Amino acid sequence: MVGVRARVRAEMIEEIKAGARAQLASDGANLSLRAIARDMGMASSAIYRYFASRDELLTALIIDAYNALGDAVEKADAAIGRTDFGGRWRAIASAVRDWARAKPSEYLLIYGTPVPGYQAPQDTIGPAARAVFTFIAVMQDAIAAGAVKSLDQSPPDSVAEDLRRSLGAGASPEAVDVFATGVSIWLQLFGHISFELTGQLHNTISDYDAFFAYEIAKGAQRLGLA
Amino acid sequence: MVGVRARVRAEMIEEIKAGARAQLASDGANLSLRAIARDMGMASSAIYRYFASRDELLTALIIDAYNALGDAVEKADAAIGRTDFGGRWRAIASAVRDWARAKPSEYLLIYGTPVPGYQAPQDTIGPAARAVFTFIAVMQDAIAAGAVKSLDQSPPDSVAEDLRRSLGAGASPEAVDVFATGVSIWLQLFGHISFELTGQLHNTISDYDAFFAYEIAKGAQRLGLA
DNA sequence: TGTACATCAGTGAACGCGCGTTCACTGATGTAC
DNA sequence: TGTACATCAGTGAACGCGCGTTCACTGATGTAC
Repeated sequence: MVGVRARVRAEMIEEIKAGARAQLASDGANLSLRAIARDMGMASSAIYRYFASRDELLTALIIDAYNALGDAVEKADAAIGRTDFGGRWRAIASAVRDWARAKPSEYLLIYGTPVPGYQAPQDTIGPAARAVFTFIAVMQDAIAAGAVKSLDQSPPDSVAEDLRRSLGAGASPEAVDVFATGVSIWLQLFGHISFELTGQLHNTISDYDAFFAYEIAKGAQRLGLA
Repeated sequence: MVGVRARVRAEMIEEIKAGARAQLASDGANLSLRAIARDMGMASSAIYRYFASRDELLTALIIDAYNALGDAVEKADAAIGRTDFGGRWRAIASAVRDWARAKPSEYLLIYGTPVPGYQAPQDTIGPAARAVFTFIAVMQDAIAAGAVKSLDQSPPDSVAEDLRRSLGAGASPEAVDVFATGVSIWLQLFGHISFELTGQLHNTISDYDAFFAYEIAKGAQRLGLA
């Protein structure tokens, strides 16, 4: 049985993180513990009952962000029929973009400029991998079903070797080709979202949604999906 | 005739910007005027003889960064035979990556998370466009020479319209197709570089150079270039 | 059930530091006659 | 060429603010007997 104290404690931690996220959204990654405490109407020293340092709070926010993105991506994928591989790719890519647009400051926290002086600890790498793992799983399923065939050229040996390590040693050359294209469209997805969020597409694109859908469709095309 | 005073003044401005760039590299975009003055062995108030505010210095750094990238890209392009369109694309893409790897903090200043509270003034947009304009020129030359033909699907109407605006009203549907693919590989290029700089390719790719060359070759392939 | 004690949350003052910007000032360098 | 004046670079103190973190403390909540 979880005591009242433990429950209140968990709520306080959530409240502090919510305040920190609000600050992230308005002032970027220059997180101020004192400002968070001020917004909560408590002494700045009280934060230290919940987080040992500013960096520890930052780590918690980063892990939360990766998990929020991971949740969104996994949920989007799960809603699509397992053999609709094109649909799964579209759902995943759109989930990444939708989440990034809904929480741009959190997206930039994990995919933007690294916070100066901050070194991400080991605990972030599991959550960080969730989104891309979901995408890799789609490709592996599609490969197993024989539903994909990359239209791109094959990678050179050194790259093929790297990619085979991620896929598992038994991966066929065709699987590696598909994966190479997958990495490529994954990079393009994040390049797209970063440019969109930071306003680099201004004066070039006006219909962002149509442009994004088109980019995603080209990704599916390159993977040889319907 | 430019007086001694004017020359010394220009040198001081350069020295301040050099100090600021050094700080950018070690501490990110949290630029401190006092720290720059300290490093130069002068009073912090002296900086105000050269820059009216911190933001003005930041703007100068941003413009310099765009221009440095623009210089590098234009120079790389100019070194290739005018009709070697694949070579020009490779030269431009490599120039962007090489510059970004040589000056990661300056790359992130212009393509990373926007500096909190900073609004870029109009003077940045000209320099900001130089790199992409060089790339667009290559595509236009290649289209005029009939040397490219996009392998990707055509864009939907709303996107085609946006793209035609960038190309000029007289652009043919084929030209728009090529341009659509060009935008796509341009986004992928920057996604690639950002992931490489922020360490997101760790544990997946080991031979970064080979991987990059392969990605670029696929871009050329999609444009229908040799 | 009641009491003694341990645990915990939160306070408020303090330490030691940083910052951008302003201002009155001193000297040196340039300009006009 | 020499002199009077204006311009400019740089100083150092000050203003008013911010920050992360520590520490001794007060009360309240939980636990053990």
